[in-house]
Amino acid sequence: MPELPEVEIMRRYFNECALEKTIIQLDFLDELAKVYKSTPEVIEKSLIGQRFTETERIGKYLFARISTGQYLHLHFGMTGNLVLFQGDNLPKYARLVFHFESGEKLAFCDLRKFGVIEIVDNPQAYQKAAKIGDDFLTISLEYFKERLKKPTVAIKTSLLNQKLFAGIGNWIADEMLFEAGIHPLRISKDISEAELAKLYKAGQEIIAIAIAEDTHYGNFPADFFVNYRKIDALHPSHPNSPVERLVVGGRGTFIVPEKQFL
DNA sequence: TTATATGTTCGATA
DNA sequence: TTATCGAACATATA
Repeated sequence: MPELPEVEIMRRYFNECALEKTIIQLDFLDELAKVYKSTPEVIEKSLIGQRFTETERIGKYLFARISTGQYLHLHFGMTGNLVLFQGDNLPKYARLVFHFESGEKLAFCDLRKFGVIEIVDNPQAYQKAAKIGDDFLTISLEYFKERLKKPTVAIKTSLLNQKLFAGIGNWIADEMLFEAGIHPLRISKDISEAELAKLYKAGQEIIAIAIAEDTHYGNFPADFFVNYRKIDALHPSHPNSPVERLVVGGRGTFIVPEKQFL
């Protein structure tokens, strides 16, 4: 689920179900401890008896401020999500459960365990240390173009590089490139200013719409490419150009050959 | 059985 | 040193 819009929706969900509730217990359910980048001991010490006071998001990285001033950092990997529940309705793949004084429980679920749970000082320090670029929704066209000047790799690879700007994931990258009519393998520094402007604008619009629709793909505009991201699908604007699949930077990539070519 | 999945990291290589 | 490539991670489903 988790690209920028999905994480933003998750942030709002977290706000609704977790803010200002005292944490009384934590259940660590990931036997392999893959998702705990801070030890369970550190996480417990930082959270028990405390509450979350606000949240921040940089790209796909979510931060919840703890009443002590520290932050809980959550990353949802490929399959992470949050589920509020009561009683013993423990959701599948729960890896960490927060118990609140109210009796409610919040589960961080993550089938594939590519997610991250850790305690950090603050979002800005984390961003700097991890060399993460600014959130895509906050950057200017100038910043976007500047960041794409150096790389000699495929444009899609750069779009997915969180160090350039943060928040673009696999389906949004394909959506942007389709919208702008750019082949994903084109070298970023060879792409014209006009095309980059188109790409930037497409990204801003796609993300805004995805958030406005609560990331429910079914409610997206009918011409959104994400609904046609499969081999041989026919996008209404190109009924004679079946969707093709290639691999770029190790990620499955879908294009409409009539609109995106080298 | 093989391929794929909305992400990131790390070791090898150029 | 720096940039790039590709495998690896853990699990489910088609």
